[in-house]
Amino acid sequence: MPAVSDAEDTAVRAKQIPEAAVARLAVYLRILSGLAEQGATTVSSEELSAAAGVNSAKLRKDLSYLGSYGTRGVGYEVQVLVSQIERILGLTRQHRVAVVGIGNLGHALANYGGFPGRGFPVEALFDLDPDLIGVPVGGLPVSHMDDIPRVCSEREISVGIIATPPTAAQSVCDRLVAGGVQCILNFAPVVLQVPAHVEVRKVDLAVELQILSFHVARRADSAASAGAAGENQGNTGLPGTGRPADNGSGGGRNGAGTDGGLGMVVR
Amino acid sequence: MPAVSDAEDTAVRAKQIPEAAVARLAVYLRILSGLAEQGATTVSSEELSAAAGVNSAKLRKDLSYLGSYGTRGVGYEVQVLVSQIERILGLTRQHRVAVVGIGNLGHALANYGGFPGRGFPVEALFDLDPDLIGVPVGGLPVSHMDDIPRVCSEREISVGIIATPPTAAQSVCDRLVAGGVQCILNFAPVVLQVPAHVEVRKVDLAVELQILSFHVARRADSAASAGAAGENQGNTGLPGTGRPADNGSGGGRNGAGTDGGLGMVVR
DNA sequence: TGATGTGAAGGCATTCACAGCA
DNA sequence: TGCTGTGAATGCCTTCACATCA
Repeated sequence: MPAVSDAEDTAVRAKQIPEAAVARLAVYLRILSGLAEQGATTVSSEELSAAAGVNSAKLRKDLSYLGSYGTRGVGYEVQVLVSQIERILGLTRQHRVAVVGIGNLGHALANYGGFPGRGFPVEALFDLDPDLIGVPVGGLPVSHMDDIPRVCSEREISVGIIATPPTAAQSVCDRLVAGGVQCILNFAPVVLQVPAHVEVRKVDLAVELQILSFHVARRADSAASAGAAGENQGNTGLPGTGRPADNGSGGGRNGAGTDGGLGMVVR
Repeated sequence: MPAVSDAEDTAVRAKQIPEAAVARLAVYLRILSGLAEQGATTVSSEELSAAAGVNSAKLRKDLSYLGSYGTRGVGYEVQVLVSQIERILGLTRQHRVAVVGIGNLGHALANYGGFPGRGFPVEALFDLDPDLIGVPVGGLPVSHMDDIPRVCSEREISVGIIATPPTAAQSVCDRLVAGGVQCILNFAPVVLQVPAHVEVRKVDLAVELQILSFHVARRADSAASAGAAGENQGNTGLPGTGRPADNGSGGGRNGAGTDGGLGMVVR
C-alpha cells in the first residue's frame, strides 16, 4: 500500500479526533507556546497535563490523535507538538477575521488585532452607526453593515464575529455568509440559521453565569438538606463532593428570544 | 413515605441533572422568556426545541429532569417552565457580580448592568489603573484591586468576572476567593487554582476561533483528498457530512501560558 | 528505568421508540 | 388523536492499567 499524501493523512486523522479533544488541543497549544518562549525544549505528559488542568492519561490520549510524536522515557519535544497541533487545527493558513458590531465588545476584539498564536488577523470592521463609519478602530476603519458581502468577499474574510444586539444577528449572519465567510463566532444570544457548509460557535455570557448559579445553588441545597431535618433518607447529602470536576463548558447552538446580551452598542 | 421538603427535592433533582442539560436549560429559559413576552402561554416540545436548535427528544428529556410539568397532547405552560428552570438554576436568589479589569471587555460587562433574566446585578468594579479608580462606569465607580477582598465581602458579592490580562488573573482570583466569592467566570487564558468550594468557568476566545479553524481545515482537507489524486482508498472523503452537527462547545479548565487574550486593557 | 501509547472497561449523554395520559 | 415522559439501546468520551520502547 502506498504512503498516503500529507493532505489525506491530516484529513483522516482530523476526522477521528473527538470534538472534546480538539478544544483541549487548542489549550495545550497555548501552554506549549508559552513553554517554548521560556526556552523549554521538552515536556512530559505529567507537566503539560498539570498546566492544562487535565489528567495525564487524557492528555496522552489527546496527543495520540496527532500521531506518535513523543519519546518513551523522555517526553515530548515542545516544538514538534506545536507544529503538529497547528497542523491539525489548520493554523498554518491565515484566517482573516471580520468583526461586526463595534460596541464595547467589538472594540475589544478589534483592538486585539490578531489572536494568540496568530493566524487570525482582524481585517474588517462593521457597524450601523453613522458616527462610527470611517472611524479607525485599532487601526482599521469601520465600514457599513450593508457592505459586508462586498468587503468580505474582496478581503477574503473567512471568519466573522458577531457582536451585535440579538435582533440584528441573523441578518448580519446572512450577509457574512453571502460574503463567503465560512466560520462564525456568535456572541448574540440567538440561534443562527446557516447553510450546511458554514460552521457556527456561540459564546453566551448569560448562560455561563446561569450555569455557575446552578452549581452554587446545588451545593447550597444539598448542604441544607444534609444538615437540616434529621430524616436523612440516604441519597441526598453526600459527603463533600470534592472538586467541582472538570466541567465541559456548555454550548451548542442557542436561544432566540428576549433582547439582551453582550452585543449591544454601549456608548 | 413522607413528602420531601422543597429544598431537598430541588437538591435531589439537581444532583442528577447532567451538566450538558444544565447548559441547555439556560438556553430554553431565554427562549421561554421571549415567548412569555410575546404573550404565548403554551409551547410544544417541537416548537421549543426548534427555537433552541436541538431535537425534540433531547428537549423533552432535559425538561423531564425538572419533573413532569407538561400536559400530554397539549404541551408545556410557558410560565410554569420558566419558574421551574429558574428554581433549578438557582435564579430565585440574587447573585451579585464584581467585574475585575475595566478594559474594553470589562466596560461592556459593566455597562450591561444585570444579565438577562436578571438575578446578576453588577455591584463592584475593579482595576489597577489610577486614572480609572473612582471613575464611574455604567453608574458604578471603579475601585482598586487591592480592595477586592474588603469590598466583595462588604457588598456580599458571590460572582467574580475576571477580565484582566492573564498575568494578573491568578492574583485577582485569590483576592476574589478571599472576599468570599463562590463563582468565577474567567476570560483570561489561564488555568486558575481555586479551593474546592469555588466554581470556575472559562471563556477563551482564541480557543473558540481555533476550534472553528479546525473544522474548516478538516473540510478543506477531506475535500482535497476526495477530489484529488485518483487513489481513493475508501475511508477518507465521505459524502457531504451534512450539518455541522450540534457542537458541544469545548471547555473545561484552560491554558496557562503566553500573554494575550481578551482581558487586556485597551485604551 | 521511566514515560509514552493504547486496548479495554466504564460512565455519560444522546437518540430511539413507544407506553401513557389528556 | 396528539404530545409528553421515559426505559432501553447506542455511541462518545474518559479512565484505567499495562504493554512497549528509548
